[in-house]
Order: sequence, then C-alpha cells, then structure tokens
Amino acid sequence: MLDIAFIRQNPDLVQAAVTNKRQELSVSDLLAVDKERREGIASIDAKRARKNQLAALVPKASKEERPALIEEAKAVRTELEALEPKMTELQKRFDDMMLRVPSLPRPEVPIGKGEEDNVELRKVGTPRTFSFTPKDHVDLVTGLGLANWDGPRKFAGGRSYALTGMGAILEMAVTRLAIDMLVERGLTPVIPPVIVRERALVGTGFFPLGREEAYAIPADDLYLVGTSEVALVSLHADDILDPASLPIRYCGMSPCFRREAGASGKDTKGLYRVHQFTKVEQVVFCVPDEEVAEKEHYTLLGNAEAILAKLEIPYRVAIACTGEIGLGQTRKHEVESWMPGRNAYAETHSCSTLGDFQARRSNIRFRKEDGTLAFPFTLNNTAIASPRILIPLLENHQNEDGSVTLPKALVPYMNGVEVLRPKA
RNA sequence: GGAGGAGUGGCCGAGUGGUCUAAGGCAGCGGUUUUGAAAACCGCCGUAUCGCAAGGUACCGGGAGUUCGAAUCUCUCCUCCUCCGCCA
Repeated sequence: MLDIAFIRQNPDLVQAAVTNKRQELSVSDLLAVDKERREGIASIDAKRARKNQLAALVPKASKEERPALIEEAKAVRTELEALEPKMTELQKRFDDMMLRVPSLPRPEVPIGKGEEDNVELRKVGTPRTFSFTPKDHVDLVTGLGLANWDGPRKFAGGRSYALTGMGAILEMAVTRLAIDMLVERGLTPVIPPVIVRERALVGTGFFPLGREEAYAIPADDLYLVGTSEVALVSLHADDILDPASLPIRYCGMSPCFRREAGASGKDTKGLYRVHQFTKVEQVVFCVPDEEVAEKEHYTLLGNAEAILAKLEIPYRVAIACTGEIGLGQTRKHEVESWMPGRNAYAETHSCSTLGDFQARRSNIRFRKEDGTLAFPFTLNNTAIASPRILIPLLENHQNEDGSVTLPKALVPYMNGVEVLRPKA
C-alpha cells in the first residue's frame, strides 16, 4: 500500500511499478474511484453537518417550530440512508484497489520478467569437486535414516515427511545455531503464534493476492502462516512505537505452512518443497530512511551469509529483478546454496526491504522527534529454513561411503556427533 | 464449553438520550516568575479524512440497529478479568 496522496501526484511512477512487477492494476481507474469517493465524502459530510445542526436545534426550538425541524431532519436522514450504502460500496472498491498497489522498487533493482533477469552479485565458497559420484539428499537421508518418507505420505499426503533420529536432531541443531548467532548479534528471539487472523495476512501483504497459498481454518476463521514474518510484524499492529525503541530486531522461529498451490508436479521429491517446515526468520522495524533501511538490509543479508559460512555451504547472492519481487518489496536479494544433487544453486534465503508498505497496512507508526506520526520501514530475511537447508548441508559434506562429516560449528549442537553414518 | 463482570484520549478516570469543541487529574510541550531548579500560575496538548482557507465530517474495543439526536438504549463480534468444567 502507498499513500494515496503520493499516488495522485505520481500516477505514472506507480503504473510503471505495476507493470515492472508484473501486477495487474489500472492506476487511472484507481484515481477515478478516488475522485468519485472524495466527491461522495464531500456531499455526505455536508448532509451530516446539516443533520447535526438540526439535532442541536430541536431541543432549543419552541413547540410550534419543532415539528418542522424534525420533519426536515427525517428528510435529511432519508437522503443519507440513500447515499451511505453507495459510499460504503465505493470505499470498499477503493480499499480493494489500494491493497493491490505495489511499493516502488528501488533504483538498483534490475527491471526484468523472470528468474533469468535476476543479477548475480557474487559467489562465495567454491563448490567441491567430488572424486566419486555424489548422492542427492534423498539418497543420503534415506541411507542415514534421517527421515521417514512413506509413512507421512500415507496419512498426511504429498510433500509431507517426518524427520527421524539424527534427522530430527539435525533440524534442531541448525535452527539453534542460527538463533544463537542472531541473539549474539542483538536480535530478540520470538516464538510467535502461527495461527492468525486474516488481518495479519492482509497487514503483511500476503493477502489478498496470496490467499491460495495459505491453509485456512474456516471453523474459526483463522489461517496458518507461511512464515513467522506475519506474526513478528503484526506484533506491533496498531502500535505507536517509541522512536527510541527503533530499530526493533526480531528473530522468530516457527513452523511454516504453505499449500504450494500452482507448484503441482514441481520438486515433488525430497525435502526441497514441502507443506510444513521450520524457519528462523529475521524481522526489522526501522525509521523510514532509505539509507538506514539499506544498512539494515545488508546486515540481515550478512547474518544469513554468516550462518551459511558456519555451515560451510557455498552459495551465491543475487538481486531479484522487478518481475520476481513481491507486491510490497522494494528490494530483494536471494541467497542460493550450492546443491550438488542438482548440480546447481537453489534458493535457501530471501532478504527483503518493504519500505512502509507493511507498516501502512498494519497501522504501525512511531512518533517522530517533532511529535508527528510516521510509518516505520520493515525488512525481513531468512536466517535458516529447514529441512531445505539440510539438502546443501548433507550433499556438500557427504563422503563416498554415504556418511556425512558435519561442519565443526554444528558438532556442539549434535551432542558431539561429528559424522553421520549410514545404518548398517 | 458454561455463568458473570468490564473495555472512554499516552496513562488514570467522570459521563446512562440533547448546553454544538468528552469533565477532571497525571504525564508531555511552551510561557511567566527564579541566580538555577522545584513549586505556583497561564496557555497548548488525540487520530483520520475532505477543503486553498475558514471550517466540516468520522472515531468513546469492532460491526449493525433504534432515534430528529447515541459514549449513553438494542443486537452481534472481539479482547481482558472472575468462577465452574476440560486439558499439556
């Protein structure tokens, strides 16, 4: 969501953002509705003013004058009752359109349509050359007994799995490693609710466009979140933050639920694309200053890179093009980890700045030094998402006999286990 | 799940149908006074929206209704509190 005043003044900029982000919205239609809405407000307000005026006159009027006043007041009310539903309808149309207005991409974001237009910025670490044919993670996981594939698919459906034995410990280890690193860097750990009201999803920008991606609980009118970002941002919905509290930096850990609608047939095997996973997510609220936000953005990106470095996983960083960034994002970097089983880099982290997009929708404000209210900026980035991260972790550190030598940093979190060995 | 109670501005709190701008207090800001501070006194002190402005409109947890007129009456939802039941 953007400021309607900004949209009025810069319709071309906004329409360009719509086009570049491959969204669908006519800014001129939006402005037409806005104009009609404002005219409606003016005429309704005038009638309400008259209504209030008459209501004040009635008790002061003499017995003789009173019936005429009440009669006029009734007439005004009838007129209002005719106008108000139209106004409500108009306002709803306006609100719906406003929810589809994208934020403006930052100048450094390349204009493009799809993944192929993302721009690689750097590669860090060198993919290992194997003296044997490396196994993919499905074979490794199966050989090491880290997951049960078949059981869950029978009772929970496709894209489900159960981490078992050291597989379960491994997920706890990588998430705990990530949390410890982030706490060390000053983020506040949070375990938030994952069952939320619609307003949290609208407020963070996942709804209405991403409605199909969320699991719904219709009996209670609730939804399962696809990321703890939804809860961490909503934590401050309707708040007026103390400027001294900014920046607020959280790291949330939660299960994440995604229907993966529209991905049918894609990545159906293994741990890459699943309906339920665990993610440690970083979320920041900061003052609405592009320089400050940029600094926070690269700090979050750096945190994710530091975690990958600890796990000794080669990766590359790319800046996503306009066609690949979401409605609210003004800038997004993707971190892709090297997955030998794919012989390719694949996305494991996503770092975004959203400007005041989420703050506007969630009504999160802070009081500036001069006493006026302003919307803060929000940012977020994956710290670690498991089990997807287990793919590069296992594949990069595998040995010829199917065992996996764990990176040193992980050993303390694995009760001292240094090597995962295949079942006999 | 059942029964009861409560939600008013940054905070406390008055207000159960009509003095148009929701009393009062606290906190905050500006000023007078003072060597300085405190105290005292005076003034300012919610948000959104429409308008060039004057000014208007909306908001007393959310939504709907009754009425010429609703913070106040009715319905409904949400949140919190108390008790009962169930439960990791």
